[in-house]
Amino acid sequence: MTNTTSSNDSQFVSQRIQDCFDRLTRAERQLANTILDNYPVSGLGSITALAEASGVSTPTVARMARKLGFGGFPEFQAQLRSELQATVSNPMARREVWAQNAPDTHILNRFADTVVENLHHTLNQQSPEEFDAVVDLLCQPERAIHLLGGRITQSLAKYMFTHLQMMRSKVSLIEPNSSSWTHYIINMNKGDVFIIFDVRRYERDLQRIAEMAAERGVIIVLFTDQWGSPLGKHSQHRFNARIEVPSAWDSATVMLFLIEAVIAGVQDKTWDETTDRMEKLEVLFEHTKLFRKFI
Amino acid sequence: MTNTTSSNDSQFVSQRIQDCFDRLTRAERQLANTILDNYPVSGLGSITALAEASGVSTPTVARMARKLGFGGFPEFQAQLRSELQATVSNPMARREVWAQNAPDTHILNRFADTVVENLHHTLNQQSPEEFDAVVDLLCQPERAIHLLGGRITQSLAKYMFTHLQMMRSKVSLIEPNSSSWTHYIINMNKGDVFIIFDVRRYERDLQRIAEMAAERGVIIVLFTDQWGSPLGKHSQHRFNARIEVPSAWDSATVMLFLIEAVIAGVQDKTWDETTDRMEKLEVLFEHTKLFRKFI
DNA sequence: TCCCTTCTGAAAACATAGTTTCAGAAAACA
DNA sequence: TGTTTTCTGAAACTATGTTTTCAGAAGGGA
Repeated sequence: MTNTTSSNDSQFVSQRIQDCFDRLTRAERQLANTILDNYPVSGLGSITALAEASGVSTPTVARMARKLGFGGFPEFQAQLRSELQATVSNPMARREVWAQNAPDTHILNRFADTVVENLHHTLNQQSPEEFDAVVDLLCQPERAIHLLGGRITQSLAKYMFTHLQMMRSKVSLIEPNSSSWTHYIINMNKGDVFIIFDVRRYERDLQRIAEMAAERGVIIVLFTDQWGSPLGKHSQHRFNARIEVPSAWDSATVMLFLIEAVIAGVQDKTWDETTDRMEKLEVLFEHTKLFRKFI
Repeated sequence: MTNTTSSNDSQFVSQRIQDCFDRLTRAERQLANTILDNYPVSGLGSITALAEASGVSTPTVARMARKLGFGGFPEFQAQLRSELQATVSNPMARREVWAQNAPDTHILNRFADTVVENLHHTLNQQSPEEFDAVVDLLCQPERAIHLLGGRITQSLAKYMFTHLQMMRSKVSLIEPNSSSWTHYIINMNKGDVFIIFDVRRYERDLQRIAEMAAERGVIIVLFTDQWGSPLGKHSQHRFNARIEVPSAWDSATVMLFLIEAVIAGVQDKTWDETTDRMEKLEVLFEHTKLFRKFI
């Protein structure tokens, strides 16, 4: 029936899974992901153990083994073992390569190397106390939160806005057009939090609005790069993300990481209220039929 | 009976074998040597296979498993598997402390662990050929590029749009409001590239617009999660990013990584034109005095 | 909405793996 | 060499793993 996979012979199991991934069904994908999680060990136990670990039934496992072009589960497992033998006995394979099926000079690998290194440096430079302090600020419902980004970082501000908005009220995203900023400023109150994103090619206008906000007693949280935006002197809290990568542009990945970590922190700290809000949102989304519930 | 080996708990199998080697009988030594030859793979098959490979009987194998301090052969094998897991599974991503000045249970460290692991899995599942193919497509100036994201992923679409726009012409970002989509569709031509972002809680409307675009001969590139959006079947190219993190929400960090890698790939491939464009943009930004040059 | 197709897992059927028994073989000792 | 002890593997047996079947569930299409 599924003999369309005759060209699969002697391919890596991971490769095969990847190749057929979009022909797999829901339960099969769930299983595929479990197999790829700590590959290949998870596939070396019994079919029952694998089924349980992935939360599917044993027939599903057996079926997928056939779908991948094997005669049955034992054959699938034999292939895993022989792959392992090839990997373990080859000391070269122990080196850290991110995308194992690409040469290390491939942009994917070079990029991954740099980004992980950037993450390393960023976190070591970041004081957890300051992180916690910011999370704390954002948890206080009486403080309004305002977000603003620059030309490139506006998307990040938007992303953070989308999530904060799900968790609490009084969150606003300031539009990038600087001519309308004065209107936003007069709506800011003492004790409000103003989150600004500014990376190199620092934008002058941002500095101006930050100064005005600071004068009104607004607490400024700055997300910037390793060199530090000039408006650091107006800010109470700073995050410095490393952004240099092998490209003509800078990478926002580490900055997005910090944003998500902050969001996770806030969510963690206000678990009760946020889950409550989320459930309500869930119902709302259901109702508008815009979104379909995930299996 | 052979309970003299009670101190063996949680030792490596190879260690245990060496420890009691001189208490082993002839057939058992023969077996021991087979196990130690390409360790540990040889021990991961069936007891029968191992017996045959070492030229002894199955009872001998079972007996030795007990002699080494295990309850039986399956227990022996489980130990081998768990050793393997510790050895093979990426030592880098496992329990590394990212922010050294925070406890490893701090959300920053937990989050970093997971994201790096996600990056790992994502890259191993990603075929570099498909990556290159997408980069290739985006380099062809005659193809128009259209971008669209969902509720959460719109920011990512915007980010990619901002960068692609700097590099080439004919790039458009489709607004999130689905009522206006038909207007965008009629402007799409055969051979155009349509980049869609869709992660879990997959949005139905996206599927509809994708179908319509596919009918017009538009090439669809999909950024989705590890489970795969249902519109995968309409798309020619797919990126599956791992998005699960210790939070109530999913993480877009790995997806942003992929986006940036694609952007870097395009920029790399079209170096001459892009640098030319960038210089012109540079002059333009200078002129509007919106941006200040770095340092 | 209904119908049809596809997917899924419980349970039965089946196959293989693992253990125990036991008689013969090999070694150890006198 | 004879006696005793220990070792070994064929075979029977038991446990566990794997596949098949099938009915209900979920999803897609009209």
